[in-house]
Amino acid sequence: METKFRCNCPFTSALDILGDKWMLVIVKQILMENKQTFKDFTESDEGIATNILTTKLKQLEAFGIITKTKLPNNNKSNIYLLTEKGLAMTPIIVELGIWSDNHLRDFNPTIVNKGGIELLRRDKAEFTRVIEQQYREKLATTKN
Amino acid sequence: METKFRCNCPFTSALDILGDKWMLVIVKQILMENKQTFKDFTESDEGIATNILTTKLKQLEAFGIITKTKLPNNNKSNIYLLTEKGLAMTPIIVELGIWSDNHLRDFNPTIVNKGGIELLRRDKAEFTRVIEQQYREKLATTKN
DNA sequence: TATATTACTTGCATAACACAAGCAAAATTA
DNA sequence: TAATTTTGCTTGTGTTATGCAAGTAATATA
Repeated sequence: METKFRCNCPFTSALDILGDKWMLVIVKQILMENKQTFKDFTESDEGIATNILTTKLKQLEAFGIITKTKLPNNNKSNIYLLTEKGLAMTPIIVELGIWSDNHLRDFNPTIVNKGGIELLRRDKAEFTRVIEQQYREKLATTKN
Repeated sequence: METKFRCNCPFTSALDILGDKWMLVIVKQILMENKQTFKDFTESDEGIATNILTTKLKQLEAFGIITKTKLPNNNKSNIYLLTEKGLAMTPIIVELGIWSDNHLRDFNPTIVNKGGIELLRRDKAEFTRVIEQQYREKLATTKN
C-alpha cells in the first residue's frame, strides 16, 4: 500500500492521503460519533460498504491515524481509536463543518443543526477544544 | 451533475463535494499559486489530466466556488476566479497544511518549506488573513 | 450444541481517474 | 492574409476506486 505523492506541496500531500470519499468521514465518526468497532461503522448513516471499510481502516492504521486493538475482556471485537496524529485532524474537520454550515445548505437543505453547532458558530476554537477533550476522556476510560 | 448527499451530516456533506482527489487542490492553486487559466492548471506540479480538469472546473462553477469569465482584452483565455464561497475555504486548506507540516513528513520527506510556512506555524489566523487579503487584492486588479 | 454476531473476504458491476490523441476557435507569426 | 501556434476543450481506452451482494471463519451467546 505505498502512497504516491503527486508533488512536494504540503497541502496536496495531505490530500494524497485524505482526499477521498471516506478517510475524513471515518475519522469524524470516531471523533464525534463515538464509533469504534467495525460494526459501528457499517451501521452509520453514511453507509460504507464493508470491503471499502476494511481497506480504509487499514490505510488509516498504516498512516498512524488510528490504532487497532482489542479490549481485554472481549477477544472478538476490534476497537479502532484515534492516535494523536488522528486527533490533530480535528481542526480540519471543524473547518469543513463551518464551511458546510455557511455555504452548503442551498444544495443539501437536509443538513441538520445538532451536535453543538451553536458552539461551532460562536467559538470554533472552543468547539475544537471541547471535541478533543471529550475524546481524550473517552480514551482514558477505554484504554485502561 | 446532480450531487447525491450521503446523509444529513454537515461534515459528510462537505466531503460529498470536496472529498476527492482534485477539488481542494484546484482551489489551493487558484488561491495560493496565482493560477487562473486552463493552461495554468495543466502546467501545475500536480499534473491533472485535461479531461478531469474540465470536469472539476465545471463542478466548482456549479457549486458557486469559482466563476468562469474572460478578460475584456482577451477573447480566448477563460479566467477562473474564486467566489466568496471559494475564498471561505481558505481555513480548510490552511488546516490541511498544518496537519501535513506536523505529521506527514515521515511519509513524504520531499515536502517543501516555503510559501510562508513559518508564518503558518507561528500564527495560522494571520496566515489565513494574509492569504485571503492577497487574493482579494488580486481580484480587485483583475476584474476591473 | 446450536445459533447469532463480528470482522472480515470474494466476485462482479459501476464510477472516478489517467493517458494519449485529436480538434475547433482565437491569437500570433510570416 | 495564409500558415502556425496556443488555448480550451472532447473522445477513446485503460486502470483504479468504490458499490453491492454474498459468503466465511472465529468468537460469543443461548
